[in-house]
Amino acid sequence: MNSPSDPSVDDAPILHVDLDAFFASVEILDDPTLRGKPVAVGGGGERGVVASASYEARRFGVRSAMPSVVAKRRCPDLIILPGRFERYEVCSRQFHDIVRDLTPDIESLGLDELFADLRSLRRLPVRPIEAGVALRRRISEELGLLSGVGLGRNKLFAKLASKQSKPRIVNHRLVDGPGVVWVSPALERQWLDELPVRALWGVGPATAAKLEKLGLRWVRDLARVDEATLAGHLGTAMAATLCAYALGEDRRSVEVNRAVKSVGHDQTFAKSLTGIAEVLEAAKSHAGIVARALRAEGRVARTVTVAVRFDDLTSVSRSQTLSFGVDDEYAIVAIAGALLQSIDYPHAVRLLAVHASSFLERANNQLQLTFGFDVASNSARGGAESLSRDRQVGNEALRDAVDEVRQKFGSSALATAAELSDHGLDVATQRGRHAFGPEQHHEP
DNA sequence: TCTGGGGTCCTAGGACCC
DNA sequence: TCTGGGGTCCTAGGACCC
Repeated sequence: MNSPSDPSVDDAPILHVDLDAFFASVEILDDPTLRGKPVAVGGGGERGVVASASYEARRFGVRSAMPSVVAKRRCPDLIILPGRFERYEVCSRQFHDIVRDLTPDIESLGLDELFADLRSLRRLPVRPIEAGVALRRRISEELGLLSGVGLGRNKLFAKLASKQSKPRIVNHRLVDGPGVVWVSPALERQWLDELPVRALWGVGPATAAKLEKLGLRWVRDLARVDEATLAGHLGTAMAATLCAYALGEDRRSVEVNRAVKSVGHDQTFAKSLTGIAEVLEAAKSHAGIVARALRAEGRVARTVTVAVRFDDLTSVSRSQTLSFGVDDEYAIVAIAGALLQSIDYPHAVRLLAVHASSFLERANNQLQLTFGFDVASNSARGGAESLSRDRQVGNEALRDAVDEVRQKFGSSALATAAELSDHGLDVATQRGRHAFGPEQHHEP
């Protein structure tokens, strides 16, 4: 009964599931005329990239993160679709629900993959491989989507296994994968020995290049290297992580309730922005998107960060941490505007980002909740005076914060400071009043 | 071939406090 | 008067993941 190919939960406690070509597969599911055709989801313009490619497209060498122009060149018949993320989120929730029927101990990694910790099922008649097979069947029957399952002693092996479970392209042909793969403890060393360092979590192009220079191309090379030496090149954290992985050790647990730590919005423009006025104008809609995301999460943020990428692909960022949290677009645009004005613009701007982080519980936030309060509506509810005073404190705090930004970044910020009034703080103080009603305030 | 948008984590330096 | 060292927070940048 307990043959090597039928591990117990203790031998294979961690499960990883990954949906195949998720976005592209959903598009094909919803439009069967796409079946059998090369399909990609992503940005179709000159600056777009592929987010997901069907296996039919992969046969032509199309991959995720590839610029769309390159993908089109490799596969002239490629159908590039813009993506319908609300739809993908619905599918993703259904996918999560199916896995949750097995165990609630899951950690999501994006919409289309997750880890599950099977250890709470120890006392039940659950066999991990059977569970994996059953998951794939349900995902296929109920969602119409294909997936791969990996099982192992830890996250490292579970993830490596699920990659191995997938279909592959060999000589431009699609070859089926096994669907469910388990890395047995007896085979762990052999698995690692055959992998390039790039296959490890956390090793991207930059780290792989550094390792290559050190003559470390394979995981088996890493297993023999001195951690302190490696730390000199990669930093202590990365060195410790990679040395552990190379020995098959991975202490990361499946984190069930991970809270979001930042929200933001990045946009690459089809045509780069020139001049601070265009940048500030764009920042308004960014701020609105970030503010809505914050309120959707029920959070307020103390730190506002802006980043721009220029046409020469260099980037700069500025951030400011406030003594209070914000979640409305007028406060965010005021801070973001001041930060953006502190930046020199030697080139046109191809990307603008606005992010919010350092979250605070709403209940612990003193000032922001009354910022931009509508005095007229409030007077009908009583308590007008104290609320009105709170609002002013909020405005003053914000004004101080903006002043602080201006003072911190010398003359280049001062030269255009007048413009800020038009685009930033005045917008915040004047228009804010009309935008938010009393329901914004006095939340528990 | 020339690089999106959503995030996470790490590092290094400086400020500040004890 | 000049000085150490640790801890924490903030900032800017970089790498990575999906």
